[in-house]
Amino acid sequence: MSTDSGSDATEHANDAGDDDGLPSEYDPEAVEPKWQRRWVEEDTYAYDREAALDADTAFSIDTPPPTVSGDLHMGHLYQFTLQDFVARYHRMADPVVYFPFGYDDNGIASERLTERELGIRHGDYSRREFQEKTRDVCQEYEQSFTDDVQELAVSVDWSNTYKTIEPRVRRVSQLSFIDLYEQGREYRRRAPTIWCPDCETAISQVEQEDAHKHTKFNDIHFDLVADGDGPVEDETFTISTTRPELLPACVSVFVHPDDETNQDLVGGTARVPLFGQEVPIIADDRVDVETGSGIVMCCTFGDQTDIEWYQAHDLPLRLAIDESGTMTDLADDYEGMTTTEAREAIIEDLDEAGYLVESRDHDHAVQVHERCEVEVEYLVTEQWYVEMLDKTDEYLDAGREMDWYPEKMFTRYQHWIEGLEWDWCISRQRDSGIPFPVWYCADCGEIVLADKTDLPVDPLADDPPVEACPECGHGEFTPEEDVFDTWATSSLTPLINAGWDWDDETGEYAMARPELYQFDLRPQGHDIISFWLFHTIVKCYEHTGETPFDSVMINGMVLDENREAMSKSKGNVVLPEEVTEQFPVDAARYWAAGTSIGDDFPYKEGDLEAGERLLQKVWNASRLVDQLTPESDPDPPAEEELSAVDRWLLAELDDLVATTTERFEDYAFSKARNELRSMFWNTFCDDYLEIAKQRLSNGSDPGTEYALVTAHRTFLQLFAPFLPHVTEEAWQRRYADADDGLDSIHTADWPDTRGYEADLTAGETAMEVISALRRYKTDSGLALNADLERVRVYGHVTGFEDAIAEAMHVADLATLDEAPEVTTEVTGVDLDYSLVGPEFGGTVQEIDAAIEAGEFEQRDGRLHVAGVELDAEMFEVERSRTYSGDGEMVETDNAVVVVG
RNA sequence: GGGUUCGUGGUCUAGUCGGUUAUGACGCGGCCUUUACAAGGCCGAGGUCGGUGGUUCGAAUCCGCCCGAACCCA
Repeated sequence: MSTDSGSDATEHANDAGDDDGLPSEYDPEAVEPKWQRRWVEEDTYAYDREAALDADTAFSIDTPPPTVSGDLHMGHLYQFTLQDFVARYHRMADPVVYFPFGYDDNGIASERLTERELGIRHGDYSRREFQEKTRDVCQEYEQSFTDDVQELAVSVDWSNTYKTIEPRVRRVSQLSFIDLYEQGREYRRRAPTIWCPDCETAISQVEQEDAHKHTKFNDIHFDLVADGDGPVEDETFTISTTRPELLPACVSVFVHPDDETNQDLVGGTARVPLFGQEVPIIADDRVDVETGSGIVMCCTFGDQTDIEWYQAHDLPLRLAIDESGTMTDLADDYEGMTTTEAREAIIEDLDEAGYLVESRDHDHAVQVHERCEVEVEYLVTEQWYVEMLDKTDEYLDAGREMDWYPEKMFTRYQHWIEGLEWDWCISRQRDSGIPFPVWYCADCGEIVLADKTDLPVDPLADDPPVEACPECGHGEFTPEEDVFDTWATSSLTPLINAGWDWDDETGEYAMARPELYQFDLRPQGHDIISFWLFHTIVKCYEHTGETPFDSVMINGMVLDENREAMSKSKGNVVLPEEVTEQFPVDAARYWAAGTSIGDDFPYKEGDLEAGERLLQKVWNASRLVDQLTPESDPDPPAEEELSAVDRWLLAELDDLVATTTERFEDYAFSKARNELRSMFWNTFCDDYLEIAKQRLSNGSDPGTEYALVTAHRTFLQLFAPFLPHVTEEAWQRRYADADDGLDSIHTADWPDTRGYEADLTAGETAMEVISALRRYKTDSGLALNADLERVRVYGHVTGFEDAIAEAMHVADLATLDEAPEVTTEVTGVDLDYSLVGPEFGGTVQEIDAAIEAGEFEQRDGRLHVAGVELDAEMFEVERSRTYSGDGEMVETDNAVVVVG
C-alpha cells in the first residue's frame, strides 16, 4: 500500500509490523518534515508556464514581500498560511498557480537590523561598505525565513523568488522612475518636507506616526508694534508654544477670525522677543482656540499647519533648523546648538528678559518617524515627488474595480485616499537603497536620466549616458545621491513578478509573463492596506493602464489569548517556533483557518488542540477505510448496486463539494473549515462509517465500498488545503500513483460533484432514528453495540431500514404505516409570523393571547381565533403524545420510534 | 479631535438588507471501554445578543444617544 516505500527512513519508525495497513498512530513529528522536504525537492509547487499558456489561464498571487528586519512572528505564520489556503485550493482547482516569494531587504528596516546585529552605525562606513554588511546580515535572515516558511508548509514556488535589492528589481524600480518621469508624473522641487533628523532623510507623510510626549507649554509675551488701527506703544500679547526654539523662524502671528477679544490685533505687527524680527498679525480659521491663549505664532516650520499658512498667506521663509536638527545662523547666539539645547537656552533667556509669562507641563501628540520614533521636523529641501493629488479620483475608481474581501475594507481605503494632502515624496537620503538613475548638469542643472538599456545604474559610480549637457553643452555632471523610498519599489511587486521590462527593439514596455497580469489576488494585512495597496495601484496603473489586482484579501492581526495585541513590552509574544514545537503544523493551520477574513483574532491553544484531534480523527477514519476496503480505486457500481444509504452519502458529498468550493472561491476559510469538519466528523464518521462497518462485516458490498472510498478520497482532497501533511500521508499510502514521480494530493484535481441524487429527507430521518436509538441505549445503560430485539419506526425512512437495523444491532426492525397508538393532546399552535404578521398586523398580539388562553378552533383546515381565520400554511398545531402500547416510545423531529 | 470597524453563554464565534424556541467549537458536569479513534461516543447545564431610547404586529438584526475595544487619519 505504501507507495514510497523505502524512500525515507523516518517513515518506518512507527509502523513496524504493520506493513499492510496504515500505522495505528499518526506521528506528525516524523510525517510533517518528510513531506515538507519532498515537496520542495520535487518542485511540487513550481509554476508550469507551458501549462499556463496552454490553458490560457493561471491563478496568480502577488504576495507582499515581508520586510527583512528580524525573525518570523505569528503575524507571518497567519498571513502566509491564509495565502497558502488560496494557493493550495487553486493549485487543485485551476490548471496552474503562481505563488512567488519576495524578501524586502532594501529599506531602512534592514539598515536598522544590520546596525543592531553588528552593533555599528551606518555613518561610520562608506555607502558601499555598509551596503555589503547589510546584504550579509539580510542573507542570514532570508535563509532562516525560507526555512521557516517551508516548515510551515507554505506552498511557495521557490524557483520564483526575489529580493528587493537585487539587480533585476533595481532595474524595474529605476525603469519605473524613468517611465513616470517621461509621463510627467514626477517632479523635483525644493519644498517643505517631512524630515527625520535622526535618520537624516526625508520621509513621506505615511511614515509618520503619533507619539504622546510630555513637554512644557510656554506662554510668551510678544511686543505689539501696531494693531489693526495703527502703531501702538507698550502693549503686549501672549502666545503659547511648545517649541520656543522656533522663535527665530517666526514669520507671522495668527488669530482666529471668530476670536473677538483679539480681533483688534489683526492687521497689526508684532515684534518677536529675543530675535527682534517684526511679523504681521493675520486672521485664519486654522487657529486652534481650545489650547493656549488663542494667539499662535507661525514658524517655517513647526508643524503642518505652518506649512499651510506659509503657502496660503505667501509668507517669507526663515530656516532656523538644518538637516541634522542643528540651529542655523538665523538663530544668532544659539547657532550650532541642537533643538533641545536651544529650547532650554531660549526659555532661560526669555525668562531673564521678562518675556516668559509661564511655563507649564503639557502632554500633547507629536509626529515621529515610525522607524526610529524621533520627532520629525519640517524642512525645506529638494526632493523628488510623484504627483498624486490630481488623480486621486481615478485611483479611487481603480480601487473600486477590485473585489475586496471583506468588502468593508474598501471604505477604509476610500477614506484614506480622500484624506490625502501631500504628493508622494519618493527620495530618501539613505545609504542603502536603490539609487535614482539621474545626474544633473553641473552648470545649468539640467536633469539627465540614465539610458533605459543601461539600467540598473549607480550614478555615484557610473557615468551619465551623454558626454555633454543636452541643454547647455557643459561637460560635467553631478550625480543624484538620493535613493528611492522603499515603497517606491515595494509598490512594483506585480510588475516584478510579471517580468515587466523595457524592450529596446520595439521601444515599448513589455512583460515576460503577461499571463500573470492582472494578478488574481493580493493578500495584505489591514494595518498597511492604505499606503501599500494605494501606492501599488497608483504605480501599476500608471505603467500599464490597468488595475494590478482582480481581488484583495485583507487579513487581521494576531492577538494574544486575552485579545490584546502582542508586543515585546507586554511580554505576551508567542513565537511560531514555540507553537510548532508543541503542535503539528497542520494543527496551527487549522487554527489559522478559524477566522473571518479581515477580523483580528486571538491565539487560542484550544483551537490548536481541536486541530490536533481532527488530524487524529482523519487518520483513524483513514485506517478504518483502509481496513474495510481492499480496493483503493473501485469501479462505480451499477445503479441498482447502490443502496439508499450509499446514494445518500454520495449525494451529501456532492453538496459538500459544491459548498466547499464556493467557500474557497470566496476566501471564506472559517466556514469551509467548520462545514467540512462537521460533515466529516458527524455525517461520515459518526453515521456512515458505523453503518458501513456493520454492513461490510458480513461480506463485501460493491456499493458501500465504492461510496466509502469515494467519500474518503474526496474528504482528503477537500481537507488538503488546510491540512496538507496528514492528507498527503494518507493519500500516498492509499491513492497515489507510484509510477508517476510524486503524485501529490496537492497537484490532484479538485473534486467535482458526481451528480448523485438521493432521498435526502429519508436519509436525515434515518440518521435521526439512529441517534434516537443511541440515546435509548445510553439512557437505558446499554452498550452501544448491544442487541435490540424489536424496533418499530413510524416515519419516512424508506430504503434505510437495513442500514438502521445493522448499525444499531436490531434483530427485527419494521416500519409502521400509521402512528403508534397514542393519545394526543393539543398543547398549542405554532404560527408562521412571516405570513401572519404582514396579513394581520396589529391583531397579531390578540391572536397570540387567544392561543395562549386556548381560545381557538380548527375547522376545515383553517384556524379560527380572535375573530379571524388563518390559512393552513400560517400555522401548525402542536400536540403532545402519550404512548400507551408495549415497549418504549422515542420521538425525533420527523419520526416516532418504538423499542421493544 | 475626525473616520472606519467591532461588542452574541466562562472563552472563541455563526446568524445581522426584521419574523419571534440564537449556530457551532472549546471549556464545564454526568453517563458509556462499540473489533478506527476515551485526543472517542451519548446526555446535560450555561446566553435574551454592550447599555439605553425609538421605529414596528414583531429587533441580536433598522435608527438615535451613551459606554467599551481595535485600527486608520489628524
